[in-house]
Amino acid sequence: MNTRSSDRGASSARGPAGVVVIELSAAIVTVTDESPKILLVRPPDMAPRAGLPYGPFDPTGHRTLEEGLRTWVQEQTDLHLGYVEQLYTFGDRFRDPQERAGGPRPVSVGYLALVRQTALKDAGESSWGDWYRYFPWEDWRDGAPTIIDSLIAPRMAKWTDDAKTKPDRNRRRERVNLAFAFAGGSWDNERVLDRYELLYEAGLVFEATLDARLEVASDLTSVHGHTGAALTKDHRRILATAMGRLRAKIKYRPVIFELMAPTFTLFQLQRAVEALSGGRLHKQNFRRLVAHEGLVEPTGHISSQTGGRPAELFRFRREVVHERPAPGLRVPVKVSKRTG
Amino acid sequence: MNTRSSDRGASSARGPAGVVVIELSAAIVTVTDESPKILLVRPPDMAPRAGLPYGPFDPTGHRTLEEGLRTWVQEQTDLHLGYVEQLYTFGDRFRDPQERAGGPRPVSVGYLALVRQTALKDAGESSWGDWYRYFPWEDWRDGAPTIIDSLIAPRMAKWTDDAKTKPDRNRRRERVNLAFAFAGGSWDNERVLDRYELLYEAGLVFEATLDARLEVASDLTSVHGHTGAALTKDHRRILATAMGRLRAKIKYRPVIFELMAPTFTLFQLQRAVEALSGGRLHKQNFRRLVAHEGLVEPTGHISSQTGGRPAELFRFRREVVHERPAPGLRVPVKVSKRTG
DNA sequence: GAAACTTATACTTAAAATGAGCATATATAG
DNA sequence: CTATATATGCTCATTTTAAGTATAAGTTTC
Repeated sequence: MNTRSSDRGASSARGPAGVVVIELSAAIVTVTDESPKILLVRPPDMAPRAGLPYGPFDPTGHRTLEEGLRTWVQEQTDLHLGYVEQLYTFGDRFRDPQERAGGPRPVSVGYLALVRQTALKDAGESSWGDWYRYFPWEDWRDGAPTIIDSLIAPRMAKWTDDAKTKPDRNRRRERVNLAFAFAGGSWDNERVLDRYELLYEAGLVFEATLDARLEVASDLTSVHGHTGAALTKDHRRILATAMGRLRAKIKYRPVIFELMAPTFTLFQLQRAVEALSGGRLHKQNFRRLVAHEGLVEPTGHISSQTGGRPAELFRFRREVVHERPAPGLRVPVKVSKRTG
Repeated sequence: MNTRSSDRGASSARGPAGVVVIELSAAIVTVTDESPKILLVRPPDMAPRAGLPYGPFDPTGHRTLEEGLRTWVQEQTDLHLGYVEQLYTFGDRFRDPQERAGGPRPVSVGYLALVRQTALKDAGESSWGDWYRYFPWEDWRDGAPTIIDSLIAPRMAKWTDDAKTKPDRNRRRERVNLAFAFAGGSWDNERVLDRYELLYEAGLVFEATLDARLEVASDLTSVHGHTGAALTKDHRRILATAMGRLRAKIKYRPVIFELMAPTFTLFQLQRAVEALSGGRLHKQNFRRLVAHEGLVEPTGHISSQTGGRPAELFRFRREVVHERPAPGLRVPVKVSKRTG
């Protein structure tokens, strides 16, 4: 106890210690009318799967972590980032298969960045993809995704039963029920990471087959075609973190406007929120909410691109951040009850 | 553009890269009836100031970052951590003076940990201190802290004026007004980090004098005795992050119960929330809220330690996490208006 | 042991926010 | 003109919230 100077392996408490390489990765999000998109870079050379833009942190060249990230993104995608927010730092052993092959221990700092759709241009090696391609079970806009009842529920039930001890089984059941709202609970659209991690641990997503710690049963490889597209390294995990964070954040900070054009109709705004949240909103109440929170102000101009009655164009009211402590779209996301 | 293989200094995009040492630091929080406390370790040997428990991440010994942290804390403080949550990863250049002296570039991953007051025991080199000792301007339980009007307001106004360009001045004014609620806004008790960073940039906290990038005017050193106690390295910044995160989190997750004894009176619960939030709550409404959210259930037992009418003892209802999406104490923290 | 004080808890009331929907306006497509 | 799409104003019942009043049941003081 209190052996501050004790040695553990190669490192002593505050002396020289193990050395690692830090990767900076960015989930860069934009949104077109109906679809939230993330920027992916083509697999370089050997790598089989696409991934997020990333690069190593350079302690001599980069003044801050965030500056390092901005530099890499600019170099790799020719994109200048506006809003950037740090998400999480991952450092689990053996989630990157290259590590087993003698590679260095990767520690990756994930970031969320938001850019307007005007910035949307597929530069050479990068392209935009709908984020639900990687998380099909997260899109509840047209009701409960069928994959949940048809595939996820039974497989997760089996995984729960497979636990060796009874307390272990109970823990698994608890986690599964909470994350997927199986036991009568309600779907929490922010628990994106919880759900991905469960699917990973149960071997239901492709990346799990590369994890040295997991034994993925061979009959599970057939499901990987249905549980979304895989990304390189732990990039799908970072993306899950980004989705959860963004879904939470739009409720109490006006970040949604980082994704909108300078002027927009209220319905466009609603569609953007729905795209990110993965659920539907009550139209009349949404506009009342937006107006009442003072988040937008009318421009006086009219859009006739609506396909129906023309809509008034609004702009973001920047002053709102001074008026209320947590200005955001505290939207009650309607998520139609799962069938069954 | 798209020069993925371009060299920047010593590192190329995905080749060998700069190497850093990762520090794992923990803000370990507990709460006694009226005071939120954090665990500090005595300055070891040369270091002049106390700091949080920390140690380097060992990529060969530690399976995950969090496991590394738990190991170091256990070794240094003999404390077993329950609830642990990652906060943020800091990597700014020159915030640690040792770096100028040729030391390695520090990257520190900060954590928040919660322990019950029963775990409260001063082990040899570690001790518990009220967190408002380091942030006197954050405690609004007895009204607005006088230091805000007497010292912070005028000094921050001066700092704002000192900006060289007009847009810079505007940016500073905006940040200051938002963080300290000067321009009629309301005090947001979660913006702890924003406020600390502003005081730091303005040279009003001691740590700023050690920053190679800042020129702290000599007349400012006299204020450092009033702007809270300093900690080593960037540990006060990590603590600020922890405070802000915890104040936010009690509103939508039942983390407060990580700090309570197994049974407690509703007033004890209220005092704990007030201690963390730095404001007062309406007693009758608080108990209605807690009951209505289903966060607690009566035990049937009575506490006679109240000093008045005996109170019923309650316990945390764990089932609540299954019943509602974001169970927490969505408390409206009363923060008496600043005088003037 | 009565008065003063402390804390606990039940209940009231007005205002505000919320959830769901009806009704009407103004476009386009055919 | 009709059908259909979106836009927008408004109602209404319900719930939530903020801020009390009122009363209960102990301890402390003298």
